[in-house]
Amino acid sequence: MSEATQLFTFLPYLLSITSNAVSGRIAQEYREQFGLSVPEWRVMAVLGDRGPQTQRVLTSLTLMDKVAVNRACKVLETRTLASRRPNEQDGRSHLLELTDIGQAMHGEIMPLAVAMERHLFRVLDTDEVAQLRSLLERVRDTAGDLDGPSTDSGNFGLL
Amino acid sequence: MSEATQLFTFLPYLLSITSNAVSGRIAQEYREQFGLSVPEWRVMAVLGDRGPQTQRVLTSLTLMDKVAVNRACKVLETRTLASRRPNEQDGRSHLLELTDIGQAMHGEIMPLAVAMERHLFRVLDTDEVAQLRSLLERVRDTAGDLDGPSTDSGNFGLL
DNA sequence: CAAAATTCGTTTCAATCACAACGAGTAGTC
DNA sequence: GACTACTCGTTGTGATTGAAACGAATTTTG
Repeated sequence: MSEATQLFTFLPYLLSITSNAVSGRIAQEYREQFGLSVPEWRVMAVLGDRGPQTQRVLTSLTLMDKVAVNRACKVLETRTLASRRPNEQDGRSHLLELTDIGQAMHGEIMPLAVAMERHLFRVLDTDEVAQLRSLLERVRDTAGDLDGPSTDSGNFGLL
Repeated sequence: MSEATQLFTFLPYLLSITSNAVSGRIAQEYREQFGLSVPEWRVMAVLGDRGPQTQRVLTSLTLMDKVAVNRACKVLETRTLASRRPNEQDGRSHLLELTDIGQAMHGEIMPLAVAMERHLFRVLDTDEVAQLRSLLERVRDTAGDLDGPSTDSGNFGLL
């Protein structure tokens, strides 16, 4: 019994539980306030922050799957939060940019995001937040980008 | 641009990325080594640690959905890693326990789990691991158990 | 003890997501 | 300029997930 392997004491487990709790709260808030999913919000955040981008760039900036990015973009487009403009340097891709409505929503979302972050981590003081950030970054780099963009599926064993 | 809202600097985002990277690595390892999914592994860990349990107890101990627990149990049963014994104190539920084969696998898995943990967090020294654990626990408690067991779905607005 | 409410486990269904396959466009090679 | 190889975006498909609905068993209430 109780071989010091209590599951709860597992750091990966604790990490997963904590992340799910935080992500769940945030997702719930975005959904209720703006009807946005997390992928959609992430795309909006990048577009508002960096200006018009291709889907390719968006996938590498959000570290999401390219399919997820594509669907998020379609939703944003149908909701007229973003629009597509042809990319003159490459006929395959389009440039996505926020519309005026999208800009306005972005202006409301970002303060909310900052407030959420402050609220969820309110038990930590400034130094502790910095510590946590540093620790997580190091672990992330060690664990490797396993959930990074899918680097265009397969196409490896061709030669 | 760059209103200090770089997405990457978002702690919830960093937390999510890091957790996914770690979980992904671990899930991959369990799948390759034992053909177990994460839910299945968690159930095994608890059963090996605490002895026979009902599904109800398993859901609260693993903080997973009761459906996920049920499915994991079914898989473990068909693979003859666990078996069901009638619960004499409550005719609705069964007691799940590891078979000899399940016990043996549990004996192999736990050392691997410990090794994985040590490997994934090898960039941190002992003090830093303790720090990280403490920080995560506090954040988890603050964010609330949003991913806790589904406390039996709805049945609220009945009166 | 009969009726109502609750709980455990299971099944069903709908939404979500990753992976593979595809067409259109581009770049490289000869 | 044709042939090949590659990239971007999209669509389709299969697997995973969670919420609701359900039957069976138990507890509670009158």
